[in-house]
Amino acid sequence: MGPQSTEVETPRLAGAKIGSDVGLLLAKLHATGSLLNNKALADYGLRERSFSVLTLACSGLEPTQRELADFLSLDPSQVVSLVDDLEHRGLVKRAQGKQDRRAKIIVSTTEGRRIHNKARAALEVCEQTQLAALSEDENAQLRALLKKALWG
Amino acid sequence: MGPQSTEVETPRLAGAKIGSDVGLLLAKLHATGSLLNNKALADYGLRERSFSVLTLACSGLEPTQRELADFLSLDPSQVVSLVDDLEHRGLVKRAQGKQDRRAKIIVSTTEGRRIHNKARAALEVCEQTQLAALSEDENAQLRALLKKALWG
DNA sequence: TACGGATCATTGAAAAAGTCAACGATTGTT
DNA sequence: AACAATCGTTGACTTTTTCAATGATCCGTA
Repeated sequence: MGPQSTEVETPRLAGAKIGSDVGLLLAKLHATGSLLNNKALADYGLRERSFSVLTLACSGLEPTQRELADFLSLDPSQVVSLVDDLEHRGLVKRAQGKQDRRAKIIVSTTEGRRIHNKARAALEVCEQTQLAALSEDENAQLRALLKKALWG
Repeated sequence: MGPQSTEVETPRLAGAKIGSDVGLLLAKLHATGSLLNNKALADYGLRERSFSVLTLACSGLEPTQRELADFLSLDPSQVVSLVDDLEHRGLVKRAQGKQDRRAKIIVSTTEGRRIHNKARAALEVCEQTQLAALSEDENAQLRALLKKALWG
């Protein structure tokens, strides 16, 4: 990731046609966001991805690792590492799949939920910082548009 | 990058609270978008990043490598590689900075502009595919919100 | 029921990308 | 003139990504 602080002023290059390229806008917002998020999550020994896994483990949806990989756009082997880490730290457990014994279901422990709550609060502040330029309505709009773009 | 095709149906996990997490939404849309974009750009020997550099080189803004690094959220050393590659292929040239002789200004060649036009057309199709679920208005809205979030 | 092909989690190795400190050249400041 | 700071570049190092192979299990079909 590039070394820039929270950029406030519009850079000279934003005027270029590419300044409206959705791919670039997503990449840039994602990059700056990740930086902030990971910094905030470091206090809890988490990163964006492990936080996502932990969140889904806490969701009650009982996701399998395959579902996590698909949903988070990760290679299955990356999920193994993430879950390994969370499991070693006692935040998450692997349970046997109910219909499918090949699958492993990831569920949170009590401690996992405790950490998750704290981390989530920290991330909310973070997100608010990142989208500070947007009003409450615009914030909701952005979320809705992203979701719609992803899955109709 | 995870191995998923153009996902059409809403996954089961999207219902979780994290399904509205801006960080995750950005990551996912960026991931699927990159996959499509890089696939489309491969025909021209480009990737998302080299395309971005080429675009800015074609913009007439005469960006320095430092500006490229900042704008694209890249490490300066990564910009060196990208420009090296484009330069070796004759799509771009390094020119001496006008006020600052340390800086190198990146400008496109005729061939660079030719390739860029073709690639840009391919990317537009790509982008339209990715945001197919959005109306024309929503598409513009998304762009505007992303820009506003980034630089007010 | 048994076979065959597919899918799941896991491992390990190889390739790619990211990070970082140091360098010469140049700039701006004191 | 001296000094600290910045630009592009290099090279080393770490992290991340990618991919093929494996054992266990599932599913469809003969």
